[in-house]
Amino acid sequence: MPTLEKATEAQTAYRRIREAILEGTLLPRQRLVEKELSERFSLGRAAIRTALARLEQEGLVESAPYRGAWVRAISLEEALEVLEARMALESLAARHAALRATPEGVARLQAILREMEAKKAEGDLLGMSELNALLHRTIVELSGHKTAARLIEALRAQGVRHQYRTVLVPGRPDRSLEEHRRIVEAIAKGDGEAAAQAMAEHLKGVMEALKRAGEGR
Amino acid sequence: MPTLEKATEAQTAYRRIREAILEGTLLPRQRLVEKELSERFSLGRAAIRTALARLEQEGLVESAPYRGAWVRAISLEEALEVLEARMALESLAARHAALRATPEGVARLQAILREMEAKKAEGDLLGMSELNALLHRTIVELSGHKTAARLIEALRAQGVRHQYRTVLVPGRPDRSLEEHRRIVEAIAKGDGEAAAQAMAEHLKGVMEALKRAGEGR
DNA sequence: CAGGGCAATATTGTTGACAAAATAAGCGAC
DNA sequence: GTCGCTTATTTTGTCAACAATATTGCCCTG
Repeated sequence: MPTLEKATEAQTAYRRIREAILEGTLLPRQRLVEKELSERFSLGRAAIRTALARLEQEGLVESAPYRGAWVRAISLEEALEVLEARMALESLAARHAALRATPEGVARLQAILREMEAKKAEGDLLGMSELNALLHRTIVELSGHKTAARLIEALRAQGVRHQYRTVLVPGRPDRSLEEHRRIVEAIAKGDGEAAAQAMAEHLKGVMEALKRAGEGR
Repeated sequence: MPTLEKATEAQTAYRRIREAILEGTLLPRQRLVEKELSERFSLGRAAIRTALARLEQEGLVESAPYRGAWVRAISLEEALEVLEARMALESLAARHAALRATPEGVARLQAILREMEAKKAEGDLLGMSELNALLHRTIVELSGHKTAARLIEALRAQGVRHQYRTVLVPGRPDRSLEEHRRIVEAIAKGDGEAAAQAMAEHLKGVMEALKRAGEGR
């Protein structure tokens, strides 16, 4: 999977289909017909095939024998499960980040935080939620915990279609920003326990917001 | 993947290769040549190929373009990471199990516990560690948390080659049994927090034992 | 016109052959 | 004997054809 040299077709297929699912070009429940994808991306059917197997293992796709594959649709309940699992793993990552982070790493986190504040001032909600994701990814990266990182990345991908909604919950951006501040602060202090706790609180907040947003429609 | 009707070749390939890795027929670092596996299992190369892609996504196999696949070897450090991630996720599962478990479920756990005590009395260490795994799996099942269940299953598979060693650490079986008792007790009482805590303590204990066993050789 | 079976179509699963790349073997120079 | 190069061999990646299964549309019966 480490692939900077010369991407094999299956690898690019994996990346492109994954992107398409994450950005919403391919919608939940949508059928993923091998021939169609093959033509759309100008890749062989075999490549598409193994990419789909990977994506299924990752939880982004479902399939049944002789009936093809489709984008996995995640119910509200499942989205909450995913967030709960993320809570467990990202708390772990935050703890490690607090214990390992270098001054440069902390500076990166603080810079992202400042940008988030700026976006919020502009009322750019989409920009905020992108920076949100970036902050989380950076914390995981600083943690150096590769095992957690892999799992978290898969979970985040599964949740994207639900999560963007939480930003629309009244008062959520403010609270979210405050929660992120506490996380970064704890990491800056090197206080692992506080960082883990703050991360858990934050994701609990996201879960609450999602419940409210989910009921709302 | 739900497949009781008529397994496709890729599915059986996935299962059989996975089993072979878990039971040690295929050893860490061992090359997984497609043609060989194809002949050994009497399955098409395409099936082997997609199975390997799945197993790589799961973390049991590694591969590089045009250089094939091999059984992923997990270092001591990585094994500890895996246990840490399991700690996070299985604590979550234990909490849910405590809140959801029916009397029947609790009875199942207690029965497993009694069998473990029996095996210990016989000095059957291998039997103990199998029951150990069964107890953990049962707790996860009772939790009803499918998301956590999938991740935990993958993590457990990654760790098997290391974990069997911990049973050999002096005094470990006794302590382990006591830790398991506390977990089951908390679940029986319906005390989610205590169950999560007990599970975390238990896996911390496993990590300690593994560190000691790892240094020992 | 509703429902049930039957043929036509679409799609996936499987097989084999070929191309591309990496690995191993052989050879020569020093 | 060893290093470096060139040439086989092995192995993976890709492609196209065929088989197996599911799905759809159609006709027929009542």
